[in-house]
Amino acid sequence: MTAVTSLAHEPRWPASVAAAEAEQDRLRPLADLDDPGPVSAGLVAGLDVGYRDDEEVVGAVVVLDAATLEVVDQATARQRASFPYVPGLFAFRELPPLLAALDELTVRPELLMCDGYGVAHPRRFGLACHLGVLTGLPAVGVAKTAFVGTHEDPPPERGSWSEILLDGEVAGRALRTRDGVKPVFVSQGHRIGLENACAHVLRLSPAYRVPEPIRQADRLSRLP
DNA sequence: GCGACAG
DNA sequence: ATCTTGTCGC
Repeated sequence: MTAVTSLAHEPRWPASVAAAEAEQDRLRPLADLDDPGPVSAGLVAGLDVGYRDDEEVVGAVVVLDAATLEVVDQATARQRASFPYVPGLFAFRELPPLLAALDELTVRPELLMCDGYGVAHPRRFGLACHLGVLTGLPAVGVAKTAFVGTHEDPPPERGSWSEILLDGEVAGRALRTRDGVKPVFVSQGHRIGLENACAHVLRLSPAYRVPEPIRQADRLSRLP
């Protein structure tokens, strides 16, 4: 790693579903969900993965200046998919290309915004938690569809939200980033509180439903 | 048991 | 994720 140097924890790549689930259980206690995290961040990285011929993945990272939304740095990593898509084990498919892309950055982001879930996950350890624990950086998960738990439809105004309940506990929020548009699903990943996580997501979504860092990463991951 | 299931 | 046209709305 260059700017996102020395991983806090070495990644392990399980070869079976059972081993992958065990790895999530092993890392879950390492996710810090009590740290309220940064109230404001200068550099925020959006991460996403694009797919090609079903066997190729493209990890993309775009770092934005949170104040101006200006692109400060970006990187991609193209490789063969090393794990199949299994709901709940999403991270093992997308982590390799994302870590490789992060390795190419020349700046160190203060917050990672991931396309997927954090603790709103069957084993409470989604992609955002995994990425946060491995890098040691604050991380938040932003998903476009509901995955686990229950939630009410939040009021139609931008900024309104409702709780995502999982086993009677708050696992995240359905947050409306634009008037009258479907909400996004925000959950903690690592070293950031739900309140601050939602504040960042809302602030970084001035024009579209999906936060700008993730939109940029999504666009980059589709480029030829 | 069956279907649904982040991307 | 990806395969895909037109269509409604601001």
